Amino acid sequence: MTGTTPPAAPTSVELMDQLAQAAAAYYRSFATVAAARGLTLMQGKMLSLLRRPVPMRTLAELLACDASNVTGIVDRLEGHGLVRREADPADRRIKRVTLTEEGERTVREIRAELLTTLGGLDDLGDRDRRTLQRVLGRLFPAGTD
Amino acid sequence: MTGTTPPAAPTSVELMDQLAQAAAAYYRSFATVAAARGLTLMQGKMLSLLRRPVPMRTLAELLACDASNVTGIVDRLEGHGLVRREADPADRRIKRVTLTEEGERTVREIRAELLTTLGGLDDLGDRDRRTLQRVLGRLFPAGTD
DNA sequence: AGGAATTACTTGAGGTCATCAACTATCGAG
DNA sequence: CTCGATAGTTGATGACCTCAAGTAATTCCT
Repeated sequence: MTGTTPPAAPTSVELMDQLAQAAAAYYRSFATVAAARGLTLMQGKMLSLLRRPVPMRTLAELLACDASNVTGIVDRLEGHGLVRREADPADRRIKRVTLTEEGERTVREIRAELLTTLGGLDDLGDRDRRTLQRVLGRLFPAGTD
Repeated sequence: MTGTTPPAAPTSVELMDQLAQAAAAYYRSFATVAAARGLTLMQGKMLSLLRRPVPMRTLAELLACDASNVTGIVDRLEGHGLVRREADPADRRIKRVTLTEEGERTVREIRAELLTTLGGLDDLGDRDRRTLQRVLGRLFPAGTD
């Protein structure tokens, strides 16, 4: 007993459970924020991918789902007037999904409200920020499956 | 220029995006692990809540969904032979959902495989473990909505 | 150049998830 | 003992998700 280790460092299993809890809470917040605008989680997720026009195929890859699934989600977003399909002049097979002005506004609102919900973020110090970024980046490298 | 701050600390917005990426990657891994056993994400999630018999109502609260939704998911898990409904002798309205032996085995396998997928966890040092636990606990307090 | 393989997207079928409204059965309080 | 609340189910409806099949446009290949 050294007397200097008040809380033991959490085990990998405990961290895994905490990650599960965090992921669930994150998506619950996201779904709530999206629902406040009449959108589902997936619709909100797709919207937030559209910082620039994106081909349907690319969306399917980003969301790790079937292309036919994207068709339906874009249909519904288009029905809400948040998104537009525009032809790619260079390759007429491709349809690029683009935000309408209302879509851009909605994305900004969703992101702003989500940031508010994750209020704790602003309270983090530089050291914690760096650690969080580094650890998450290592645990979930881009393109994890 | 002090010359001693190579990477600037990430902003709250950057951290939010990283959390989004991490949450998505976590669930993709979970879904893949569950699918390897013929289960969906929600079925796997519910299974992993059953460390002990749990009333349907409680499951609905834990998953933050309607009670009628739980009925269907438990139906399917029961169909797979992973779960059993047993009556609560003290209150005959209540049905407690219990893992079968095969269900317990499946939960163990899922958790073990998920831990393998999150291989980076084992490489974390004590300091990072503590930081991760503290920060996630602060960002996503139990019962966040 | 011209036919074959590839790629982008859509459609339709079938299953899971999710919520709501209505219903049954049981419990608990007055 | 009746009334109100609670636990669970059912049925309707819509979103998500995958697969198989189909159309249109592009690219490859000889």
